[in-house]
Amino acid sequence: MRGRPRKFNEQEALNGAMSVFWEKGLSATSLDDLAESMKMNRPSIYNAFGNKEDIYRKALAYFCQHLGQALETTLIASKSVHDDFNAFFKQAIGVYCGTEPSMGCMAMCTAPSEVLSYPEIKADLEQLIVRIDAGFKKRLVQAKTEEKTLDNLQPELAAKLLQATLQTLGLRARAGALVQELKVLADYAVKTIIV
Amino acid sequence: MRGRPRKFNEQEALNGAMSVFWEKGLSATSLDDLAESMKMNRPSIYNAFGNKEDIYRKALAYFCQHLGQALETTLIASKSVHDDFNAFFKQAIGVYCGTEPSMGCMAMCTAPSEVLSYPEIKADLEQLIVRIDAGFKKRLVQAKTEEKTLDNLQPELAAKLLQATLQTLGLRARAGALVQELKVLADYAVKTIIV
DNA sequence: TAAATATTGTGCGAAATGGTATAAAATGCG
DNA sequence: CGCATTTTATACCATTTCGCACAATATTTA
Repeated sequence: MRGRPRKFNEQEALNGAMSVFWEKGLSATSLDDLAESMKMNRPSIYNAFGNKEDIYRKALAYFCQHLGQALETTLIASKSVHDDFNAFFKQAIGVYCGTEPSMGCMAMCTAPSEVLSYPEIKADLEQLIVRIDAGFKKRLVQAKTEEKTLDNLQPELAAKLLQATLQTLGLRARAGALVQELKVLADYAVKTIIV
Repeated sequence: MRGRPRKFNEQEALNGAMSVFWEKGLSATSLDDLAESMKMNRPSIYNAFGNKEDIYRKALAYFCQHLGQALETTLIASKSVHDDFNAFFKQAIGVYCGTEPSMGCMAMCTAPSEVLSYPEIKADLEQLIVRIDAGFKKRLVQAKTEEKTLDNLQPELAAKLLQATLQTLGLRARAGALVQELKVLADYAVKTIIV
């Protein structure tokens, strides 16, 4: 392709955008914040990624990639549902508490406040929730066939409860909860919900 | 007290502030938005309630009053823990889905995104979480002494799981979930967590 | 009635914001 | 080489934003 070569790396730029948005949310993030964090100047950003809402949605999708991978790997890793969900939550806690201070879940902590002003972000959030429900349910259904002791388990509803667990981990981390507290909570959730 | 009498009603003004903040969050709400919704002009607002952050915190506290009342009434209303929590969640769903479109929980949907920029809001959110945990735990402890069948229940952790339920109701409502779906989820949560 | 006090409301101003026009720069292709 | 093309980077613009100064207004107290 001809033309002046791009100076930025798309992954790194998205990563930078994700960082600011994760910290400040959409509304509180200025284009100057983005320019600094993405190491690009404003016109280049606009040219490559669109307006602020577009960038946010792309950064959010980038954030959700990790989740998708975890659903397809960590959650299927072992023979035991309990072990798999424990590993999954442990991994999530690592992400949520991976900075100082902890920033929790980008999706559940920053998207909801914007949802009423940005219909597309609302759709993104709704799809994300549906996707997690579906991923969890799938693993639970599989468990019901393999492990015979889960007779009273309702995969559809239990999956939603497990997502509630994931969400509370994300919220509580951002509010300042300690890693240890979250791990104990996640363990108890798995033990209580998957029976 | 002498001087020109206030034209506004403090409750109504706070109610107006709560409405906009609930819809848009702190950062996306302008002082003009507030002026319109509180039916006051900007200097009067500033004089009576302080700056935008102050107003938000007061509106949030106002929102949380309802919760406090519910913790002290609805959650203690009957002899059955299950009935009380079911009633509590039903009431919460009513609040979360009481507008068109649903706005979910003001605290859990709008505060988290601001928390890293406003330490005092972070403290408010943390206190709120602690308060709900404590209120739920108290009811569970009481149930353990009254109803002899809850031997394996760990009140501290179960309370956190019930708050996770409350939080997911608030988030899912805002993302567009239907009332019926949320009620079914809440029922299943109570049934699964309090055993 | 007059002074003191508290609130209202118009309107200002400095700063920040989202977005873009425009020209320079860097590459590939003929 | 020279042209087409794409990206960069400076600079700018219109708008919005927060916060406040200031004068007008309404009430209580002396």
